[in-house]
Amino acid sequence: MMQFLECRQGNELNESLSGSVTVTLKDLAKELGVHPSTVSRILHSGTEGARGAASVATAERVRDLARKRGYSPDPQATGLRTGRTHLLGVIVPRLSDLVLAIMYEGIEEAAAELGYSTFVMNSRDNPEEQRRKTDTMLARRVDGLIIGDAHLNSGLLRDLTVRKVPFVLVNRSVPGYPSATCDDVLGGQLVADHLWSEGHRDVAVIAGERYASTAVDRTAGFVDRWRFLGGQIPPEAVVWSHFDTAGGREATGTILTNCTPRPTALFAVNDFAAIGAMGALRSRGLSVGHHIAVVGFNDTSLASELPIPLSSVRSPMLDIGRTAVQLLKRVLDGEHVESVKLKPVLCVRESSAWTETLAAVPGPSESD
Amino acid sequence: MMQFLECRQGNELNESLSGSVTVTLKDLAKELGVHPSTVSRILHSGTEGARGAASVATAERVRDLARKRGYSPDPQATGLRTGRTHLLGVIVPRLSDLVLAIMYEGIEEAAAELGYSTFVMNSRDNPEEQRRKTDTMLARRVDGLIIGDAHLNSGLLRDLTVRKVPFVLVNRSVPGYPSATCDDVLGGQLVADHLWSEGHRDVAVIAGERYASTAVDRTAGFVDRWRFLGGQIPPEAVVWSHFDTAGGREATGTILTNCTPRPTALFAVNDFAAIGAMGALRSRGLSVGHHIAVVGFNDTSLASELPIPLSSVRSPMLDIGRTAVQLLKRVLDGEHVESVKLKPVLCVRESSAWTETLAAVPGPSESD
DNA sequence: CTGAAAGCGCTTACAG
DNA sequence: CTGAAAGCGCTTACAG
Repeated sequence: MMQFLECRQGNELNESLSGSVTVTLKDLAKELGVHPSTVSRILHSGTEGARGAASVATAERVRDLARKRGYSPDPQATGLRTGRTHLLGVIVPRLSDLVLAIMYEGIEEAAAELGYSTFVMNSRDNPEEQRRKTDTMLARRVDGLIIGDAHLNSGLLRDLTVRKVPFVLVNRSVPGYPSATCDDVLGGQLVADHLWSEGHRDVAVIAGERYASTAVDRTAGFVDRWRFLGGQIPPEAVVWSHFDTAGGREATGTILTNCTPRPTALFAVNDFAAIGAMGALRSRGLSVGHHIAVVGFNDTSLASELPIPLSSVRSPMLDIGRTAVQLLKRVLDGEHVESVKLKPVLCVRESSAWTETLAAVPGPSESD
Repeated sequence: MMQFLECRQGNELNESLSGSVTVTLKDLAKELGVHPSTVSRILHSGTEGARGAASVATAERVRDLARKRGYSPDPQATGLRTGRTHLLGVIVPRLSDLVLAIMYEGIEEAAAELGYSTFVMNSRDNPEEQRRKTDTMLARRVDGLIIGDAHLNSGLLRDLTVRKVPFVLVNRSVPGYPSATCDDVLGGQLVADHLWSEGHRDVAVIAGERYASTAVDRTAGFVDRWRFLGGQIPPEAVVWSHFDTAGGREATGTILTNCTPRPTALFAVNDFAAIGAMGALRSRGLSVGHHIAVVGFNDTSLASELPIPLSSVRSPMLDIGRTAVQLLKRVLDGEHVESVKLKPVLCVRESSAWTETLAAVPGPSESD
């Protein structure tokens, strides 16, 4: 299918520009004096040769003209005929979340490479919107869905399975469904190892939303590892929260109120919550990286740019997105697929390192 | 068209769930013993009554069954027949830029309200990718384009006009084409007024990319206003730069090296550059908000959350996106449209206020 | 090797 | 008020 698109580029650009009229198979056929089905057959046989679809001579004439006229098949017509749209639906909590935005970039890239286009919609983590957006996507006849906002124990995934809608999860996992995610348990473990080895013994976790596997797994990875290392984490030291700065600020307040002795380190399951925590600590006169360590998760672009650079677990967001597309492709091909967990890396910075060399890691850029 | 979608929601959900088979017009017609064209006509007449399309009784039977079966028309077929896909293409520099992500949320919302779905692609501000993505969108037969990455003096817009592709710009403007943007000149003026009234007389501008109207207009608004107020800005005090933190850091270095006396205030045309500037200043021992003031632009979510909260010009990003859709809709309806500039507001915070009350403004949230 | 036909699901004049 | 036909642009068996 890609060979058609090329027609609109490069040297032929001027010619395709001049024609604002769209050229159809029939146009090509008429101009060459052959039947439209012949043109179609040739354009669908391998790029070189005719693969038994036509004589080499005819094939060449057809292909030349298609290129010259900037022919690109109408996806509506193709879709109607073949029953496949080459459209993928992507649902995320919100695209203004850097993490999802970058995963989506990976999705878009990988999808384009496979000849798919992608829709993306925001659900704001609202179950009703999740259903509505899903239905809008299906009404558009997408071939499959990539779901980035799955809630643990949501009925939606079961319903989709019943409806036989092909889908995979990205970013968040749910047991029983294929997903492409960061190895969040490992991420939590890395933080535990780091803080333990820095000598911390009293720590607390800003745990995020209970419905998100990212929050649950990162927290579990941290807590289990901490106990394995011999540490203790009382119940009041794990505070579920919203994912944003306000959530981090609030959770920090709760922790400082309820935990005695006061923790010397905080693990926030994402960077925004960590930044909120830093603000709350600062406004109480606690110096981050001195009185108290803070570690975030995702290593979003700003972590390394903060005045006190934030230690954070870097997850391979772009690759996670790309992997999701590959998984979905295999699902569409009828294969059975297993979930994929990509490895994270801990980036230690000033916010949690008294002695370490700082790892300066540049982040994505802004460009409005 | 919206009435069809409703069929998949609410009380009928269970029934539409049970059928993973897609129901067609013909199915409905057969079940009711009428002709498909009759069904089509009824479903296209106003929601209540039959508007002369059919008897009220038939109309009711048809609509009831459509709802019951969860009928939703195949957009491929409709598009093929009517020549309009109700698809909009959106091109942005990168979705991981918060500013564009939020504008896109506005676009998606407003488009959905009008019955359109949107594709979005990243061009990374690369002219070649801009053309390629545009062509991919057109190959998908979008009804129109919303361009968020326009470069001043790029040939692409002219080519699209020649090709009679309906489009509007968003985020960045280019003279001669309809756009929905922030009033960036006004934004620059607001910053000039603020810094002037704070008593600054030696200032510098981190001006952004020359190809982007946002950068050019914000800079011009600031510089012109500054001179109008009686201030001076030597050429070396305006440094063009990349939009990211690295760009801001670099530009700050240049400014500190070349400008004497050292400026007491820096205006960066976007928040990321401002944050880079803050880092560069800090690493030279200059305290932001004390030795030197910094003001950014866009008021992205982190501006208010930084340890030293960043003054920033807040632009109505969501509304800008929504406005772009409305403009494009009117273009598609054959109307002539004028560009729209939405008003920004300056949020003064610690980074530039010695005496002001701080305006705490919460930002968007993260939710992975 | 190529043509001709059927049909994907819809809409829209045109009859009656 | 309703039916029947044509056709949007493609693909895919089926002939020959």
